[in-house]
Amino acid sequence: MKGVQRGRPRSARAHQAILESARDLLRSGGYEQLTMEAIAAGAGVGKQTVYRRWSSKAAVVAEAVLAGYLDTSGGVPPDTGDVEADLRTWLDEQFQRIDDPASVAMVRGLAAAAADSASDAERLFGQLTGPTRDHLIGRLAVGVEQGQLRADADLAAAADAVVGTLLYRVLAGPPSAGYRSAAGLLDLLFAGMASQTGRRRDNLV
Amino acid sequence: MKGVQRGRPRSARAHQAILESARDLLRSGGYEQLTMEAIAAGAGVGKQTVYRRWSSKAAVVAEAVLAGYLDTSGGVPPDTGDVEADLRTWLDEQFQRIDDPASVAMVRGLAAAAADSASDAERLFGQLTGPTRDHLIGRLAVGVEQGQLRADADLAAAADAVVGTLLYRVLAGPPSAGYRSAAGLLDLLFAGMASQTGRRRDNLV
Amino acid sequence: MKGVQRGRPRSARAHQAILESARDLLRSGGYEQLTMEAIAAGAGVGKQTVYRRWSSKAAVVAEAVLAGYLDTSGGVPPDTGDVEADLRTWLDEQFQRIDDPASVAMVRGLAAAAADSASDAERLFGQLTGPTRDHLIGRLAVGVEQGQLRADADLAAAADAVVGTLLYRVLAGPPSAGYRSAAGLLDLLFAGMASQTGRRRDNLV
Amino acid sequence: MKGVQRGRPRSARAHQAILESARDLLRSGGYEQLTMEAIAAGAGVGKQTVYRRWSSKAAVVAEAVLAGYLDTSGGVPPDTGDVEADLRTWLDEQFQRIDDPASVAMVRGLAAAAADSASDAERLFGQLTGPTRDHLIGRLAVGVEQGQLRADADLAAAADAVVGTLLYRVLAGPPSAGYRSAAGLLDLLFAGMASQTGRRRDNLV
DNA sequence: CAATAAACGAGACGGTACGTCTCGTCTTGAT
DNA sequence: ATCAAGACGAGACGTACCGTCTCGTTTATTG
Repeated sequence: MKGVQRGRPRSARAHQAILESARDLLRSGGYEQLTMEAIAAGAGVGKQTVYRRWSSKAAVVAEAVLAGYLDTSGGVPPDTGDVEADLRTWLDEQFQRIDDPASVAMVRGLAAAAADSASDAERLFGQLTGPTRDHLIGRLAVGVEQGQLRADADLAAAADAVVGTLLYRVLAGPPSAGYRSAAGLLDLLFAGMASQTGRRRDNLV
Repeated sequence: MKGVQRGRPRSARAHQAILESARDLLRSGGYEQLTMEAIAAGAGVGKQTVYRRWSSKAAVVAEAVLAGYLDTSGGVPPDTGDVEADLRTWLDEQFQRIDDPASVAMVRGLAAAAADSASDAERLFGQLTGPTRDHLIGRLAVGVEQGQLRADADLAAAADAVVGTLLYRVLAGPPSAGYRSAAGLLDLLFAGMASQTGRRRDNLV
Repeated sequence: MKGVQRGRPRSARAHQAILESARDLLRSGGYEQLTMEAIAAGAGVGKQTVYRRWSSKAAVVAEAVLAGYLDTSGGVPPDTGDVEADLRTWLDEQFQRIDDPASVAMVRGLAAAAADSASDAERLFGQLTGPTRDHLIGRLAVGVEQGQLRADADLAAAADAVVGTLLYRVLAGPPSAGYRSAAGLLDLLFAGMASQTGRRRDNLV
Repeated sequence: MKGVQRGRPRSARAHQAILESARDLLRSGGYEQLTMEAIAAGAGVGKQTVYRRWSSKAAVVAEAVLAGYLDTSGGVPPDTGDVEADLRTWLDEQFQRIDDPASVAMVRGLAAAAADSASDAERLFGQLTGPTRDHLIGRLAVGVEQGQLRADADLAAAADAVVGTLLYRVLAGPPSAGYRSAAGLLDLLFAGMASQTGRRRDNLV
């Protein structure tokens, strides 16, 4: 058990300023242009104050994500009651963000941070994609309960396929023209998850 | 048109030594521990000799991959005639590699290299995942011709889902215990791609 | 006029512990290895408690000397009645201390402290060499009264020559072998100070 | 035996620029304000280029002195044939420099550098005071040959007394008003060194 | 064969960022 | 008001790499 707190407490102001500085720099210049010196300077803070809290650049970025300072997840799918329609709407939006340089830079930066440190990687991806993945699984589970989707479908695999495809397309850069992964992917997955009596979709584009 | 070559030709020995050095260092220490100085030193070569050929660390790594010095792609699916069985066999192998630290370090490094440079990213992923993705699409196309798979299935989306899921699981680190994405993912995709008269798989775990 | 003292009085224990810590660190590592943080830590005291008393490292060292915690002065010449014999005995001892690494480190440290701060320099040297210098002048004055030494000799200059030579030899490091400055210097000075009827020393080595 | 020179030779321009930068900064701000960063920046040079040549601040300063970039020694006594008159002239000049803040800062800095490093101390003082000391001894030896000075006088002790007194007075700061060490010191020393038949000086101030 | 020219291994160059250390100041809660 | 503790903004430390620039040397082609 630890004794009473001694010495000056750590500054919540500095804590927040560091994360905000990291967020801003990551947005504007990408992970590679990000330096601990710039983070500290941008936060109006000594370098030691950064290192006292996080041991590496990747850890700062991870924390910034964790603290919700970066909204890279793109939020969660809407909930209108129709699982499939909601996911199509949401995934279309996500794929459109692939063309947004700021979003791409952010995801690239996070991947670099993950590659920096194996221990931070789990935490980073856990925080970055975990909530989205969990929410996807939850929505699909509702679809199962409602009888829209097969009870024995591997919902985690479906969520991974969605998140993984997004990640892949962002990292791999612009694919061939006319790419329509959002629709194509969901066609496949919903066909695969459809309940036995489920409707078969023939109206593919 | 340029004139004939003058002066001493570039050393093929140095070229190869650099790529081998990059490969070895990437395997042993990850992308972040990889430095141009170490690559040159490891190859017994001056730094200028490296820069004369490639302009960045990411480019060297890309070339090392391109030259086949790194077998990160895990090869291509076998071809026994049964598309689905072949893919299941192959994807199971791929997922088992997720537990291999060397493979994980390699993929992380490549993702970092991609994150390093937007311009190299396309080239890197093109070389790294492109052939696998193309081969997957090719095999699926055979399945379509043979009538096993629906003619209107988005094969590129299926290939992306496979590659993307692999990438995601490698980068995100070990998932919860008992994960069985390989089977679950293919169950979904093949169900989604199955021709209308195709067999329906009910014997899911 | 200020009011009565309010609040907790300053700790005499802390005061002494700081000076002792400074002394010990100066002895063991020299002035450059000496830091305010180490002094405070060694004294089991907060840094503020040090700064509350002294404004600089040089000031702490000066005070440590002043308080007699450091016996760098080597004491004062004995007094047997024979001024010249007393000084020869004392100066021989001082020159032997030149070979003592601890004493050398100490004097070097004090010189460094003096060089640190022009304002502290006077105080430091005043405390360090002043008493010795004053005592030397006093003894020489007795020699004058007794008729051993010339009345018009510049006793301050003689004292400076003695102290300065000591300082120089300590700072400059080991001179050539067979050095005998103590005897040679005093031979010169006493010859120069001898009263007109005084004995002339011819038995020089 | 060393092999042929390999790699790019060290830049003489950088070498000189560093020493000049060190000299200028030492003159303007004193040893304590001197930083390796400022030396490098002032020389338009990377820090590594400084460290490649000298391992410490004290070593750079020592080299700057050694290279003659700093004329702290005040030159050597003139030579008019009259040893005593020459030394009186020269030493008077030296004592007047005690009031010159730039000279004082320089000597203080050198003392600090010497205190920094025991190994550099000898070299520093050797280069700084050695030539002056040697020259003094040489001039005094001429006096001996000419019969002005006693043959058995310890000339090294006399030189040390002169140099040491100068050093002491510079480091210890301004003494009491009306100080006349130059004359007083030389009166004593020349009286002590005078040949047996030599003239006795009675015209002291 | 001699001259020319480019690449070679080596390593110094001006920079930038690293992660650590110390400075002197500023909170804390507890005497 | 002082204490021990320790965080704070600041900035120098000495190191590691960056990408470039000389060196002397080697290896081709060309005249």
